[in-house]
Amino acid sequence: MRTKRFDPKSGCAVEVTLSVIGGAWKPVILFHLLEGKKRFMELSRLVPRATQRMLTLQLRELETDGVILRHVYPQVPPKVEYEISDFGRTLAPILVSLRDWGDAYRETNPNVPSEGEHGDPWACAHSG
Amino acid sequence: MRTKRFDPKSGCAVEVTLSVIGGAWKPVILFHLLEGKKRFMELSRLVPRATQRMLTLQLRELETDGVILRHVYPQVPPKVEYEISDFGRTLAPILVSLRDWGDAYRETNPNVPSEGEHGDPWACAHSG
DNA sequence: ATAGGTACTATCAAAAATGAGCGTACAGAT
DNA sequence: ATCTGTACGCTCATTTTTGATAGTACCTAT
Repeated sequence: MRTKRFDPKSGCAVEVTLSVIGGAWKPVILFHLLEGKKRFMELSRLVPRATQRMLTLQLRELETDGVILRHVYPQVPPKVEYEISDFGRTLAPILVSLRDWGDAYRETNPNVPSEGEHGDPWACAHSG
Repeated sequence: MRTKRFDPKSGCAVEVTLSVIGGAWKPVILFHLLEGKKRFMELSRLVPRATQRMLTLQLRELETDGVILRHVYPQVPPKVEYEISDFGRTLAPILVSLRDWGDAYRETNPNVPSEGEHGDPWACAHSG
């Protein structure tokens, strides 16, 4: 019983990719994971404007899509680490070009809000 | 009164780009327009599974985002041509890499529907 | 007089995505 | 004994997006 993510309207390959990275928080998550493994609470603090529910959902989808790995340590209190997979790393150049284009777009289009307008300077990723 | 497209949750630059190309039919439209100007009905026939309403909406958004140009000929019956702008052309490499990644993803993930499953072989774009 | 083509608009409805807030098990610290 | 922290799951509500359907103005062809 697949969600709509896998019933792309146009049947277009671009949509397949977008169904993988197109979630509201997925790009942010992925950029953070590109820097290294993170625990759940760690991500939650890095992306404070995402509810934990959303974080969970997006991480689950990223996991079933094979772009991240989930390591569960059988401890109490629980410990779960998220890591980007090798396959997930192939998304890196795409994410970067999407980010760069978005930046360029903001320069030409002044009415597009910039990062940090919601008080979250770590919203996505930096150019450096 | 901006739609949500410009209130990206994470404030992330990637989301800005996705708000421009992320519509259900925008990638398909853009691939077709990369091949040349098209009239409205022409597009409607090229993307038959999109309702005309959707086509109109998506074209309007693409226009206000500056990635396509709309030429209205003061005739009756009306004639309107859509053309990709120079700025819109800067999206081409991104669209191509999104498509290629989606194709690769489909190879590794067999339960992802392929193009043409809805009887629309021209759904998005071809590799050649 | 009727029908067909063009590029839409308008209205209503459904589906999909996201948000808010609470609950949970258990260990360690106080 | 109480409190805090972890990594969620569950339910309800709202926002956002998409679809279905019908209608419009005007010209040409039949």
